[in-house]
Amino acid sequence: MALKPAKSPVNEPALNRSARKDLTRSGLLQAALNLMGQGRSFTSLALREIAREAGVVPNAFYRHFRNTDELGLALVEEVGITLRRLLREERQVNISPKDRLRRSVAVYQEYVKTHRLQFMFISGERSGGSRILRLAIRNDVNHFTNEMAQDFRSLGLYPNMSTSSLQMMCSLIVTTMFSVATEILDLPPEQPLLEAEMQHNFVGRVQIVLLGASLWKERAL
Amino acid sequence: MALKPAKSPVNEPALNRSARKDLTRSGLLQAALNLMGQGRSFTSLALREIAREAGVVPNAFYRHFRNTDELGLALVEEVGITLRRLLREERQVNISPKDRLRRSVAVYQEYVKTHRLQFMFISGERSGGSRILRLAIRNDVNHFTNEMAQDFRSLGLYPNMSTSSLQMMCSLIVTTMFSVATEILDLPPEQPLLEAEMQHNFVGRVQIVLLGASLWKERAL
DNA sequence: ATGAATTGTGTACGACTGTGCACTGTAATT
DNA sequence: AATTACAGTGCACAGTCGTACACAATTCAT
Repeated sequence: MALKPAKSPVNEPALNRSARKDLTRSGLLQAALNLMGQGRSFTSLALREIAREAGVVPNAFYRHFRNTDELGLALVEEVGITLRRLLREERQVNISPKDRLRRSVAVYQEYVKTHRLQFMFISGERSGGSRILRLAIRNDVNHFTNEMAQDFRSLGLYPNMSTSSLQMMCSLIVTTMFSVATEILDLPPEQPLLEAEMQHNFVGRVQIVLLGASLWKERAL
Repeated sequence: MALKPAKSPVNEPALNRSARKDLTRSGLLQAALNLMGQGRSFTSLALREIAREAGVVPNAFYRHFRNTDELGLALVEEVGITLRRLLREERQVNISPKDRLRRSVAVYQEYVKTHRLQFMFISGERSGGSRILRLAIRNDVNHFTNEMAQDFRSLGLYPNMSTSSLQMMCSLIVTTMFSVATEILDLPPEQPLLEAEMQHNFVGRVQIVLLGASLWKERAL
């Protein structure tokens, strides 16, 4: 029997051990996302499936995560980073307030399509699946909401708005964002007409929220 | 060996055959809901589990549904009826516009707690689980939104509002409703303080939407 | 009264699952 | 150079799953 020159998947020549480990670890994460891309929901994924998709024996899974829930938590963390990046991209665009919203919406729509699998994951598990995962996601979403409020403040967009209005406004916007995300994800691909309509509708909804919040005072109506 | 007087689960004396069938059918539906009440998500329920919980042999399941997805669709139908009833209850309350919202929110909150399991089901599967189920639920939710818009019209609440504003307003409200539902469901039971705070917050968010929509015009801002 | 239809049962099978244990080969440490 | 740490393997096992098939009991239609 011939000597195998290297044992590892492909000949990654010089690599740290911990680097290798991180590599298969992210292989597992990506495998889970891929399976979701094929129409499966994260909750229904089996440990063995994920390992198989990652090209690794089932037991190797345990070297990285105790169970699928823990892998899910790692995914949540990844998504958190993605979301933070989205905010940062929005933030640094210096643009007239008039076009700002329309532009933000367009950027968001593109962002969802680029990070399709990640958005599938949070959308799907945000209120389904395991309790631990659900709470972790809600936590991330709350952070996102707060950062958005903070951004509104530091950009001086609605200087007269009370903090509670601002908070409510942002949570309305975020809820709408995720609602739109699931709509985008279920859209048959390459339907520019529907997509444009959805975008227009999205803009309208956010405008309503912005307008309402800027006029709303505690005990109004 | 003694003669068994009756074969059936409990001595339900005189019953139609189809009535009996409907009885175990709804037994299966209820079993699925019960399992969800124990923290499981519908997607992860197995046919055998449901049958077991319903006190019936696995194969009996097939006399009622081809698979778990089909049972899910039946549940969606049930929920649709529940939602329609909610609207009807709201509708016939004749009350000053001032207190109307606060009252509606309170009724809703109570409704979610009463139909806890059903709301768990739709919340969880609305954007997770199987595609068929997801689309069926979205369909129901759209109906609900449209009926709500229709109600606003026939109650003459926002007579000057354009149809598109009305539609967007209602979809914002519905989105908020479901968002709140999941918050209620994950709330530790018997926390009047948190509950009251949530209710207040809910009222505020809807006020913002109502206010914004009543002022919003196409191409505003 | 008799035969058909239908609801639920019992048994069985192959496929898949999570996980324990002993193992191997390589990278890191000594 | 010798030893240790450890990511990944292979095998095994008990448990669960969906479902096929023949069958039992009872209600319905004739």
